[in-house]
Amino acid sequence: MEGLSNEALVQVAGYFQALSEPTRLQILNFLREQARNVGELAQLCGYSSANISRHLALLTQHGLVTRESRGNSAYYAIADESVYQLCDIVCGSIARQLERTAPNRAAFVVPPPRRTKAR
Amino acid sequence: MEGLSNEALVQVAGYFQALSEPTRLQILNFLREQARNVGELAQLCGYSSANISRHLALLTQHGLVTRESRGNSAYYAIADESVYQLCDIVCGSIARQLERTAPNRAAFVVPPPRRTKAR
DNA sequence: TGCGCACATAGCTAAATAGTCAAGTAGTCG
DNA sequence: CGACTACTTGACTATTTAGCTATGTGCGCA
Repeated sequence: MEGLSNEALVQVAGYFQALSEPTRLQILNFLREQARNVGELAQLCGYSSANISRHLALLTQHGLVTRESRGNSAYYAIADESVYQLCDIVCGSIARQLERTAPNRAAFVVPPPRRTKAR
Repeated sequence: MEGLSNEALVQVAGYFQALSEPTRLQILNFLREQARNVGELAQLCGYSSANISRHLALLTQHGLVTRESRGNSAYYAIADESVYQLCDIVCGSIARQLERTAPNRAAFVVPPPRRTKAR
């Protein structure tokens, strides 16, 4: 990103801004497994459909998710898997940073395979 | 980032938010080459020192840059090189997206090594 | 054709924030 | 000590935005 024009910087900033909201990250997290319609996501996130619809519009606009009308409802899916790569890098940075200060690092580390504790 | 707690999501969102502003991206771009003090960055960005100081405070708070007092002035430097990795990924996503729609892709592609055209 | 459901959008409020200028603070140097 | 410089912070304005409720709009189905 060395020599980006001003306009390009604005575009990149916009992309990051799409990721700068916990609710939207939550949405992306849910879409990781499968495509979902607005109602499902609203229920999963605990917000109104109107609100989630707005968030989805923004994510679509920035090319993070895709929209497909199916029957009466709209199904959204991840458009670009590299989003998760971004999140992983950020989690790594935060973890590394907490490592230096607080001992709260655990929350950001990918949980270990968690071999089902037999019983 | 599969199973992140709500608090962790907020933290990640905050990190992205630090990157969601063209001016801050510009600052990070300038810091790529070398550490800079506030005045320099203000001049390079074309904003008041006060404004840049605020941006730097935010970037510091999120662990993106470090601050070092040297004599009378404050030098800021990149704390985490992986920021550039993030930007590269985003540029790639945007370029891929434009590839499908407009032919403006060029602005986001890393310019080729540019072997100095002899003269 | 008309009802009902799902989604999108309009309009609003409260909160966040990027920018400004001015005042405060902390160094250097005489 | 006093003046100068660099940075930070306070106070303000204008803009953006996340959330809500209420109102479109578009599709399926009787």
